[in-house]
Amino acid sequence: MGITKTEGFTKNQNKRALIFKALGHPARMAIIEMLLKRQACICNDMVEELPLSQSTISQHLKALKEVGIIKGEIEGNSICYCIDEKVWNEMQADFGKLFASYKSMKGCC
Amino acid sequence: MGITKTEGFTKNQNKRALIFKALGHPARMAIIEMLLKRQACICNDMVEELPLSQSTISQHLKALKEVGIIKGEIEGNSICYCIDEKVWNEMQADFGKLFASYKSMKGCC
DNA sequence: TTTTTATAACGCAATATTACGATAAAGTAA
DNA sequence: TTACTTTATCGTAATATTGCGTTATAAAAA
Repeated sequence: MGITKTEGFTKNQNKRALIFKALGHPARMAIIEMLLKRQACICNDMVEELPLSQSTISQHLKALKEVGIIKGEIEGNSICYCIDEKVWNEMQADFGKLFASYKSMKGCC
Repeated sequence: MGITKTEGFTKNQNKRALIFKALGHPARMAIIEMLLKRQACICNDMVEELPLSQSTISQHLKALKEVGIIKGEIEGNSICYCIDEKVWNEMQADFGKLFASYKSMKGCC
């Protein structure tokens, strides 16, 4: 099939999965890390730094935009991308909760 | 292609991407949440609770095992799965660092 | 022993993803 | 205006993923 079933899972499970999926590619992780590192937003710089073609990078940017993690703004000739603060903070809170909900279990596995 | 380029990215980027990818499916999120919720480990219960066939669930369990997030132990007839505490804690620390490295940027985007 | 139960593994069909070159669109510079 | 720069989109080829039925395997139960 190749198609992912979403029925039967909670909204939160589906949402989290979409976000994790968006982050689940080295190029997209690299983009995020670049945006985190540079205080200023970037754009074409990514094409020069990443080992991928311009069209491929554009695709990855689109994927990240679609789940809301990043946003872009036209700036003259080029486009300035950066992390969406609101979404980022929500992710941080949600994933923090997810990870923190683990309780150590001795005597099993 | 369909093949993911890993050269040119850091080891950490590739590792994080693999883990995020493993979490990037609603069924696998559901499995993780089940393991988090139940103090006890589970196994066949997943097949009964999830809207997927046994073989499909087995595949997802394998994917989670491969990145080390969960582990299984034979227990008589069935298999007991649970979260790998060490890996989970490492993930928590690493992702916590990642998210915390964001610095609010006013005046851009 | 035979049968049932619980899992994993195999193989397939359908769909998704990835990467790229080529092209389009839209601004900037000359 | 023309030429250049930057980005998005399209089309395509290769590969990956997903889901499932079917089949192995092994322990438990009958």
